[in-house]
Amino acid sequence: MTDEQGLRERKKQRTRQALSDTAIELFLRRGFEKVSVADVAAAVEVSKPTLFRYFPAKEDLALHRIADHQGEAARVVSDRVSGQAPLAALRAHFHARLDAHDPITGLNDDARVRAFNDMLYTTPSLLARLVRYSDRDEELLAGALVEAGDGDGLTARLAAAQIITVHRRLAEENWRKLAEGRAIADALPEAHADADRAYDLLGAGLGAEYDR
Amino acid sequence: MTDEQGLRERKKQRTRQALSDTAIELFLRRGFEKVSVADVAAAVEVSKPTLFRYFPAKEDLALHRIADHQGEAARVVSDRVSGQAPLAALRAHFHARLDAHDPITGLNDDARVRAFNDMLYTTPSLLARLVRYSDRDEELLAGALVEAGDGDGLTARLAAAQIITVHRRLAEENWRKLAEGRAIADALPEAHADADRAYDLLGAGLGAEYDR
DNA sequence: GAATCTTTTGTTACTCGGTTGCATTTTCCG
DNA sequence: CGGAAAATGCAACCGAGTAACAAAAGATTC
Repeated sequence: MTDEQGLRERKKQRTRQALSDTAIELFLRRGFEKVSVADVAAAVEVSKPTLFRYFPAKEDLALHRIADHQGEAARVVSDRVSGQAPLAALRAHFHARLDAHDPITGLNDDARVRAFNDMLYTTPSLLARLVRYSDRDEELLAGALVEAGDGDGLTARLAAAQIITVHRRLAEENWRKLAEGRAIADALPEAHADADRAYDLLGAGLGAEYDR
Repeated sequence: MTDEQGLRERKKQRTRQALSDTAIELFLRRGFEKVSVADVAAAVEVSKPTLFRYFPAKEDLALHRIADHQGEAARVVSDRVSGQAPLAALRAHFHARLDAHDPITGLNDDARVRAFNDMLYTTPSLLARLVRYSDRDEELLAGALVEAGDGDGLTARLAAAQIITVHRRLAEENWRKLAEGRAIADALPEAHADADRAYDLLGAGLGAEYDR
């Protein structure tokens, strides 16, 4: 029943976890750029090449938690109840994540989460890496949309691109609200409204505003 | 009448040009990652710190031409004839750039341009830098849309994000067509159709496909 | 449980992008 | 011409990431 995978595998997972945890700990305390990978490696008592065998780049030490959300949008579309439109499922899901104060929505006032988001949105190299994760997400979502039936490949890819982009923008928008010092109780209703606005635009187009 | 700015300024501009030109030359010949900045500096007979005084990062040596297009979308919106909708102006502009085989559309079969695009779309760090240029573009476009009157700030930012994203996707789509070996005469009509499809989606929304 | 095979690790040394401090040269300007 | 200001070169440095090879540790077989 337990997923016993042998001592070796267990150790590897523990090392991986320790590296990521320690790294984030240090990053939050001293800032991403003020911590060298050598520092992280030393703190975990591991050599530098070993660290890079676990994480391909310094940025991934900070982002691999986010990587766990990989393909979430695609999953929402694939797993939606039959009869529901993809966009409706995504909209509902986003609202739910908002209510759950999911960090990926940018709207979470836990001190550590906020510090993490601040770091994320103010460190160019982290943002760049985040975009690359988003690209993969977009690809997966496009696949799920094609699977969903309507539209050709191009339409699906365009739609996926727009959707993922809007998610990123909404998260950034929410983070900005908090960064401006607003309380989460104050910002949450607005965040819901923003999300609805965004999904209205996605669904009905920019036409009403910019095409006539 | 001439923009005589003194010997100093002229020399600086020439050095800058020489650096960019030589760098692109070398990048196209041997590949971006196989050329070190030291190589470029040596070829131009300039020291490494001097090179970095002209270009903040290696990627900018390759991309600063593209940077000249900075704010193009915003300009199209600002300069549109009165009475024309922003989205209509952007659509028309994109079609025009397509017909002009503008490299930024991805649809250009000149050997050097193709080589450059191949490099651009297959080198992660270049793509990452391109995204950062796009961010600036997006910001400017959002400003222009606010200026254009309709819609609040959030709507403008969302719209700008979607538009810039779609442009990137279309360019990538076009590049892919050529990369698959298709002739430009063959791909051009399809590119126009793709652009119309994309702008239809932007204007009328994903609704018809994914929201009901 | 020893012998062996395989995977993981550490060490050392390296490449490359980018920066710093300082002395030197070059342009500008009175 | 002479000196202030700007641009350059030099040398040394930092940090991310990699290569080579030897050492260690887990897995496997008898």
